[in-house]
Amino acid sequence: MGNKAAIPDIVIGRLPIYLRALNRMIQENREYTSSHELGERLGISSAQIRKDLSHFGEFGKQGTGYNVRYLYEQLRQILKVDREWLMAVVGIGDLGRAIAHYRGFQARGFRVAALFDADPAKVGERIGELTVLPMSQLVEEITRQNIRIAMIAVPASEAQSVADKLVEAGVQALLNYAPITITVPPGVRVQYIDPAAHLQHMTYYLTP
Amino acid sequence: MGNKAAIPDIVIGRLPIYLRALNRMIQENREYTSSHELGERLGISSAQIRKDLSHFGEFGKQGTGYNVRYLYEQLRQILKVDREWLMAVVGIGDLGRAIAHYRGFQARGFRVAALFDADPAKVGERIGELTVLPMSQLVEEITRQNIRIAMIAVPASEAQSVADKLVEAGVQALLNYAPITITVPPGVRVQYIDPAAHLQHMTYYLTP
DNA sequence: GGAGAAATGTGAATAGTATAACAAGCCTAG
DNA sequence: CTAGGCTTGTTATACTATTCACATTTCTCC
Ligand SMILES: NC(=O)c1ccc[n+]([C@@H]2O[C@H](COP(=O)([O-])OP(=O)(O)OC[C@H]3O[C@@H](n4cnc5c(N)ncnc54)[C@H](O)[C@@H]3O)[C@@H](O)[C@H]2O)c1
Ligand SMILES: NC(=O)c1ccc[n+]([C@@H]2O[C@H](COP(=O)([O-])OP(=O)(O)OC[C@H]3O[C@@H](n4cnc5c(N)ncnc54)[C@H](O)[C@@H]3O)[C@@H](O)[C@H]2O)c1
Repeated sequence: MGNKAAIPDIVIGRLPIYLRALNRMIQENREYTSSHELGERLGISSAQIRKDLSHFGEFGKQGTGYNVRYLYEQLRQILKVDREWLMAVVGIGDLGRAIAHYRGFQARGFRVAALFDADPAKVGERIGELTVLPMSQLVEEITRQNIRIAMIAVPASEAQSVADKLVEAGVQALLNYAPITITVPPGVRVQYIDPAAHLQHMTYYLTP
Repeated sequence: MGNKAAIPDIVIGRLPIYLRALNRMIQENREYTSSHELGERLGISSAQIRKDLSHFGEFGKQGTGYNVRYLYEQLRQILKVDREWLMAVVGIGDLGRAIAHYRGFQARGFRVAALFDADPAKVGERIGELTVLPMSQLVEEITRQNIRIAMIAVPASEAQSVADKLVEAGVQALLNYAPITITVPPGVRVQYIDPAAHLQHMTYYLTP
């Protein structure tokens, strides 16, 4: 765990998938698993799983495999989701609302803690325990709660300026649902969700 | 374009991103662009963009760059999104509803053409021009409209069985929003959308 | 208690990707 | 018309990722 830079980013990207599978195995009351079984479930070679995990330590036992719960906890620690991260959602349209309602983040280390929208008609609306706040309160509220992650669910034309505001407020990780690549200063992470891009990736392989 | 297998899948995965950027440039009335400019916008090296495109032909002109509209149309053809693909959505909860309402698919080659849910309380509900249908009508309706793409927005526990039904009905491409890896027969493509996985990828890099 | 089966972790070998670098072509300006 | 500055497509090089293969350990079962 010492030298972060030494671990390939692509390996980090697979850990959440392992975590997802392990979580499922816990629900199924499975006590032990193997790289082979995990690989089978995930469509990944067992060698890759062993190699990925070996970057962080020795979690398994020869002849036995991995203790599901132990490996789960180790990966949670590695990914730093053995705690709860607060998140802001900006843009409370159809998608932002679905995200705000979504109960699935909690079990994976996250909680939506603030909602923002530029539309005065939406400001003040209550969703679950939260009230939609105006953009003018963004910096204050994000600072107050020490929120470090935000999800962007505004139209593409607004995404860059919203990202700029969030970064200014101190947010360090952005999950952008708008179909546009945004630019952020070094030190800020961005990930993208673009279903249409995934669909287009698949249509390439479909016969006309 | 002859030998499909020769083009790396990772290259195909970047084409939608290029398309997205080109679309934006069209909106900005830009007539020409260069691999350098595109790379700048997307955070990708210009060499990579040139190399990716060179798999499919020679779209640019030395000294000038790429005609934005021409390259856009070429990529649309390559990805087969110069037409409209019909899609089904299964699971009309918060997320399924947002997807069904979403107007952004149209411009990128897709249209939601059928909605399904297992809950009798949701069946019959109208969303836009569509009525939510019961699962019992899935095969019939997908066959009737010759739908070949589906989006899965049911709970994780249901995703595999829903995928099985869809494949049985003839669907060849699945976009799965449920946080679980699903197994499909060869010839069927699957892509995943898992925001929590993206978030966990980013928290790894955040300081505690 | 020992044989055999199963599974890990890892170094070596293979495969795949990305970057660098440049010849060749195109455009503009004077 | 030509010089100079750009930009492509591509070949060569460097880098990264995946798979292979095996020594080693553990467990089970007779
Ligand atoms: N709905 C989907 O299923 C879906 C799917 C894929 C991608 N997306 C993308 O997600 C984003 C949101 O989609 P949607 O369907 O919810 O759109 P929407 O139009 O319903 O909602 C957008 C919301 O953002 C708010 N907004 C606009 N400008 C803002 C600004 N500058 N600051 C703060 N808030 C602002 C609007 O008031 C509105 O509430 C879009 O970029 C869309 O392309 C949506
Ligand atoms: N809402 C979000 O923002 C969000 C974000 C990420 C992932 N997801 C995932 O997307 C999926 C849907 O999320 P949601 O928030 O819309 O959940 P939801 O519970 O609101 O909706 C699920 C819908 O699926 C239907 N359904 C259940 N079993 C079914 C079956 N066997 N066949 C057909 N329909 C069935 C239910 O009737 C319900 O309408 C979940 O897997 C969730 O984890 C949602």
